Amino acid sequence: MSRTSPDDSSEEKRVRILEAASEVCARHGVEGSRMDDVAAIARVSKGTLYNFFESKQDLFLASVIDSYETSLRLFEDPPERLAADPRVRLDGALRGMVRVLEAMATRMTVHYQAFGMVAGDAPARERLYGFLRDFFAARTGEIVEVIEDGKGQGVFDPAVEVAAVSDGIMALLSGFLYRATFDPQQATPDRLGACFDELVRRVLCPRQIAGSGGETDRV
Amino acid sequence: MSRTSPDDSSEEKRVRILEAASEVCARHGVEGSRMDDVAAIARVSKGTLYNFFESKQDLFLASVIDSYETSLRLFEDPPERLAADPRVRLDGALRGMVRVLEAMATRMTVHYQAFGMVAGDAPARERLYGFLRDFFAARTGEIVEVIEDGKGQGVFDPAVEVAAVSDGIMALLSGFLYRATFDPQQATPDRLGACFDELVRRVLCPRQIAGSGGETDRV
Amino acid sequence: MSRTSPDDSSEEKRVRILEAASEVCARHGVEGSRMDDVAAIARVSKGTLYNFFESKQDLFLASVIDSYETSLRLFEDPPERLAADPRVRLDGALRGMVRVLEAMATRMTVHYQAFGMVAGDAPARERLYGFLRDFFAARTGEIVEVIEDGKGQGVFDPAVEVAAVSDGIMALLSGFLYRATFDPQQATPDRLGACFDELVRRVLCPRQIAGSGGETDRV
Amino acid sequence: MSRTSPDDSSEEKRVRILEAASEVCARHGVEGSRMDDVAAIARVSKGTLYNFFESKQDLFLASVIDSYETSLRLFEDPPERLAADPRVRLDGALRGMVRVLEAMATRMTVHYQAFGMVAGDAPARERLYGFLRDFFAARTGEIVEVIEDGKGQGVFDPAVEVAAVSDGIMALLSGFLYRATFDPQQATPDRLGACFDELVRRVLCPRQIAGSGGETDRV
DNA sequence: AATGAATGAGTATTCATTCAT
DNA sequence: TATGAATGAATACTCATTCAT
Repeated sequence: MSRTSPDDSSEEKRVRILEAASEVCARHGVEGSRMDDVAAIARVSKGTLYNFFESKQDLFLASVIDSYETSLRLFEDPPERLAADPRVRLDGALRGMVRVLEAMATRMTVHYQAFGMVAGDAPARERLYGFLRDFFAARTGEIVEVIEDGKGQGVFDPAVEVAAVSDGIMALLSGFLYRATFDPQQATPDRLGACFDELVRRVLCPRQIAGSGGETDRV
Repeated sequence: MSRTSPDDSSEEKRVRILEAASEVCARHGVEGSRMDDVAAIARVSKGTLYNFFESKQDLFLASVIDSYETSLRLFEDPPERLAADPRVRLDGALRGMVRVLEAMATRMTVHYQAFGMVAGDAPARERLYGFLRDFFAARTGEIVEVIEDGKGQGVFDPAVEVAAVSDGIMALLSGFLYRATFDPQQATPDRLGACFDELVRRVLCPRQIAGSGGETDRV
Repeated sequence: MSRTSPDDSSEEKRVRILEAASEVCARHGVEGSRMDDVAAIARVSKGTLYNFFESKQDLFLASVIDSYETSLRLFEDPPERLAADPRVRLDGALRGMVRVLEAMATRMTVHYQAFGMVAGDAPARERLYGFLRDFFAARTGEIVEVIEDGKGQGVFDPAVEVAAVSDGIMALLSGFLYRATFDPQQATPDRLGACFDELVRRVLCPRQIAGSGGETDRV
Repeated sequence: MSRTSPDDSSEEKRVRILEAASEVCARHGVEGSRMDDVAAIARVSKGTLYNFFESKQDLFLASVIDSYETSLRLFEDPPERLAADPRVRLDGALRGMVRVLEAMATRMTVHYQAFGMVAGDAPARERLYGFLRDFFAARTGEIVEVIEDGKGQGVFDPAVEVAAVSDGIMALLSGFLYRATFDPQQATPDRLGACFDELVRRVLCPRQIAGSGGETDRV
């Protein structure tokens, strides 16, 4: 392939390789994935793989982390993020999570395999675990902020345990992603949405329910 | 005939092998686990491994499923299960789940690797997925039953969406198990307990809250 | 099995084992034959195999040699052997060989594998080769004797090269056995018979031909 | 790209591997041959073995068939093949066969082991058997043609059974090859030559003998 | 003698990685 | 930089053989 062809820049290749790794891994598992297959699907030679990534583990780990970062954009895109009303912002965040479930459910097997990849390799493990911890801390922090905001503005019940609710929201997403891996009939985006609805209605905004006459009257 | 010495019966050997597999897998990942190591740790020969299990995949899959079944006992043991009061029974179930988190958190990497093991093998995948589906369906069914019971007896809010709550409880456990894998400082049994408390207090029994604080009027 | 059951004497077992070995070897080749299979087919335990034969090689070599000895009886049975007329005796021997082709054609793969079995084992090789040399020397000697007899009695052409003819007769049988292994349509008993007929008619007894057709002047 | 150094082209390597396989097999038998040894003798790595041949069976089978094809050249080389006189052409063919015996006698153990290799593998068996059938059919056809020619030209006895003679010639060669494997003292090229002489003198050209006055004088 | 569970040496095969071109 | 043939370390699995019962 000509090196200057517009769809064959170094970055294009890198992306093709990462996608190929993810595809092969989803089909055969990390252990069953061969570098030859990745190279073939990415339309590069095996040697080129090693120009971009140090090793097989490096490649597949990058592929997993890359897909987390992709999922991140699903959280961030919504314009609700900028809304002043915490209810609207929280709703935006929760709907972002439902979209994450939609988008990622079929790719979770790849994520889960990362744990095996780093099991025998402490530095790599710390790299992956650190990434995941940061990822969860950041997402949780965003939710905490919105809820605190809502409590401050009087739109969320002030008696709410912020930590329990924010932990719970993240856990609901992770839990649905887990179950969706093997039981996509049960762990659907709709049902995650139903959980979030119940959470908002009964935990954060119980007075609305109490009123049960409409969502209009609140302090 | 198998020897009858108490620590070397066929069943004892099988257990030793499964535990050895789990131990080695936790340390090195499935891919990094060598059958020789499993044999050495289980104090049997490599040949004996293959008398009990068809293949490496078969062994490690059995090991994962076996640990699920072990965790099942943590759900089932509590005597609250037989209590008449649905609040007590639910409390027992939720505390069982917290114990599951406690017991399994360090072993989840092994579970997650099962998804990689079966990725390229449809029959094995269906076996694992079927097991997990059944497992979740059974646990969810138990929770649904308690909540329905509580609604019938008037101790749980009749407006509760049973499906959303039971889905949510299972997802909370799975989600905490996931996060505990890489962030055991944050995903602690205590914080899962706090989530469950909030759930019970605010979703299932809002009147108690109302009584103890503010919202007097509920359906 | 009871040790005294009439069909389970030591000798019966030995025969069953040899036959089982031959059967398994014909189906899977020596390398592909497992002692377990031989034991199962012979209806004895694996341990018993080792009471009768030192090793796998020992068993399969015994099985090959045993089948040569079985074939020997096909040479020896015919009553023509005792006839006074060398033509009748030779005819008997040749028809015996045709029967050997008939009986052994499907079992030659087993014989040929003996060469592989002993390839890396000089003592075993010498044992097998010695057996085969003796076998061929004995059969050839019998033929030489008949032909010399016939020449002496004036029923075979005295100009015949006895060594060439006796070598040739044995080689014809071996050659047909070889070809019959992979081409049983062509290397049939009938066609070996035709070769022998031609040999007898034209080499040993040319006068009969002469009388019956063209070449009048011969000694 | 393969290197262009004269002794390391891809084809050179292939030949070296086949020869190494044949050598190792002759020494240890197929079962006793280790791929490591073949690789070492061929001066390539074990991986390269598998770039050229699918499996151990595939390699050794190719080696056997290759040596048949090598032997074929011994049949074909002689210029007598083009001679007009069928006696000369037949003589050329028969002397070619004697050369085959000379060249192949020590390699037959390798050939015979091919039957074991394919015993448990129907497709491979059909491949080998098909090759051998074709080989024999072709060689036999060539002999038939010469004899028919000779009969037509009146140099061979018209009463000769062509099929019996051509079958017999091939069988004589195979039979000598067989016996030479374990009894090279007896099954010598000279004695095969003697068989062929007798065959030509007494079966194909009896008149020449008769006409020339007796068994004493021949060209 | 017979059994068959246990053993572990032995080996075909794979595939990540390298490097000459 | 890209290539892909060559490498060889690594390992799952087999199966002849043993021996406690």
